[in-house]
Order: sequence, then structure tokens, then C-alpha cells
Amino acid sequence: MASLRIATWNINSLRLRVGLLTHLIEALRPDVICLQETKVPDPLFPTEDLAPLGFPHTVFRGMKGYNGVAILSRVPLAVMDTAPDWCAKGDCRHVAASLQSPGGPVELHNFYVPAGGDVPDRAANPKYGHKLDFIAEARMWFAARTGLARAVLVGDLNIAPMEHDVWSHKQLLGVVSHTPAETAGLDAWMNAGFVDAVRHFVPADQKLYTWWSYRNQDWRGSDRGRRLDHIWVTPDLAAGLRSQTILRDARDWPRGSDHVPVCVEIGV
DNA sequence: ATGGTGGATGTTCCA
Repeated sequence: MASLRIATWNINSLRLRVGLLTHLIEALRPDVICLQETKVPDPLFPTEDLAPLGFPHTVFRGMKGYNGVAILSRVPLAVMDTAPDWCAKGDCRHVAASLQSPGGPVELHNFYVPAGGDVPDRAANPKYGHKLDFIAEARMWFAARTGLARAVLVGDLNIAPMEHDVWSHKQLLGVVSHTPAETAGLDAWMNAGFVDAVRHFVPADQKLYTWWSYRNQDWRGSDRGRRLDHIWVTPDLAAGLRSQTILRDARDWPRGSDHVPVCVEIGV
């Protein structure tokens, strides 16, 4: 059985941090890297900087200044254009591809879910409403995909769904990223066809984070993190799950992202 | 209760 190592990272500007991908590749040895917040329009995608890294197959969807997603792959892939323009905003938050694998194609979705602003109230904060609408639309789209199989969904989903996906469940219940409306919405989306590939290895009572705020200087000491970055797989792939890695050390890379890479290895 | 930092952009928005 062949294995596939899939990594996801909110890189917070691909052009600024393209050099850090070397460290990610050394540490995780991924076959596929999914990036979010690339912040680069497609005509300016840094193809030449990426060429020496050994990921010749790429798909990307970017725009000026904000958002943007990309998939870098060692194995051949074909872009999938069947998904809708979420919330009809044209905002480059999703790209999907079909990966070539010895066991057959693997469907890979890379998402950057809206952060949702500061105030957890639809009426006062349209960004929060957009976030809830986005995850509801995504849930419905996947729920309608009868026969969905051999699929992997990754990305910065901007929601920490479980009690121990945040440093303080009680203190964050009213904070965007961990409100009951968001966590229920994310659970419903995942349950439309996926299982949590990282929690597959880590018990629910163990703290797990992938993001620490830039505003928290001593991030390791205070450890006030949240698990915002996720990897889900369809149940048929769950038996093939081999390992997971959350690369905490990446939070200390020079001029690093506020998110760290997450990786799983799957027999496919 | 507030502000703390960082990126892209351009004198502010987004996270």
C-alpha cells in the first residue's frame, strides 16, 4: 500500500515566507503541501522560487492582499472545478484537486474559512454571519455528495471545535473561533462525510493547538493556543491513517507565521 | 476593560 503525507499550513504571505518551506519540507517530508493566506494574485505566484523545492505540480487561487490558497504536490494532480463560489464572493478560499495515487485518485480540498471578525453577532458583525453561512454552505455541498470517498479536506478552518482545542473553554465560549454556533456548524460540516484525522491519534482530553496569537510574546510560556487548522478524511481512508504531526517548533521560525504546519500520513 | 503584533497596502483593513 502506498502512503501519502499531506501537510497544511497557513503561511500568512507566500512571497514573504517562501523560504520557510524548506524547513517545513525537511521536518515533515510531505508529498503534498496545502497553503492558506498566500496573499498573492495568480499572475504573481512565485513559481521560480518554488521550483527548487521539488513540488512540480501546483494549483493555486489567489487575489491581491488577502486570502488565497495553493496546493504544491510531488505527485501529479488535476484541478477540480466542480465546487461553487462559496457565498458568491469570489474570494479565493478554496481549491480542490484530484491526486494521482497507486490505489486510485484521492480528492483533496484545501479551505481557508473566513475568520469572522471580532463580535460574535450576525446583526452587529457581517463577517461573523459570512463565516456561519460559509460553513453551512460547505456542509450542504458535501452532504449532497453521495458516494464521497477517498477524500481529504484540510485547511485553516478558523474554528477550534472541541473543549481542549482551546486553552480555556470557558473563557473562549464568547470569542469568535469557539462560539457554540461555530463549533456546532463545524461539527455538522465534518459529520457530512469526514472524520478528524488528527484527533484520531490524540484523545479528546488532551490539549492540542495549531495557532498562537502574534500578540502573545511568550507564546510557549503562556501557551494560550487554539486548534484552528485541521485535516479530515473520509471514513474509508481512516483505517489507513498512520501518523500525525503538529509542528510546534515552526512557531519559533524567524519571522514565522502565527499558525504552525499540520501533517498526516495515510496509506492510500 | 484594554491592548497587545504582524502583513499588505498606502495614510487603513484584515487577521
